[in-house]
Amino acid sequence: MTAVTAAQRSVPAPFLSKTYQLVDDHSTDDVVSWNEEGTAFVVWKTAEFAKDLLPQYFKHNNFSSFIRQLNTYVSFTLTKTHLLSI
Amino acid sequence: MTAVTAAQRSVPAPFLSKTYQLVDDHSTDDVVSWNEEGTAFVVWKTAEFAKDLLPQYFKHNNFSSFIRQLNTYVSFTLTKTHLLSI
DNA sequence: GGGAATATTCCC
DNA sequence: GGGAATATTCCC
Repeated sequence: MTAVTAAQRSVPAPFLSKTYQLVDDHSTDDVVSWNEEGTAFVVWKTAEFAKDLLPQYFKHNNFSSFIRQLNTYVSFTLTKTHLLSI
Repeated sequence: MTAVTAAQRSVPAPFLSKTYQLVDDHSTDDVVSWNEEGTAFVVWKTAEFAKDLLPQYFKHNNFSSFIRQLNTYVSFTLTKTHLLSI
């Protein structure tokens, strides 16, 4: 038996599944939600997102730490468009 | 200017200074304290230590994670003697 | 106990 | 943005 890493399994990394759950929760759509097309997600209220939602899923409340992980996993570009509606 | 890492500075790693503070706090001596000789520290109540004290200094409440770090930094052997008095 | 994966922080 | 240090988890 050889060890199997998360990357080798077809299971998404914890960061990705947590982020999905976080975004997909409709009760917090005023803070973060999918865009109209469902192709991306939008953080509408960064302060609330960081302070209230991040600690529910992660061991921190820093927006920048979340972005660091996002960059690691999905080379996601958080453009101004995504944040303009805050 | 070249970057200077914590190891290169003479500043102790965050883990070590936090652990020192945690142990040295006399208000929690019933849970964790230095031994008589001051040569080691003793965790008297592992459950309280993990549940109440660890989260005040670290982003978790797992005794095993604390021990993992301890092993990394000080090759500390948590012998039975240290835990027998629980 | 400790190697390795993953997460968080720090800093360029 | 991302490399690297440090922290936390997972698993042998």
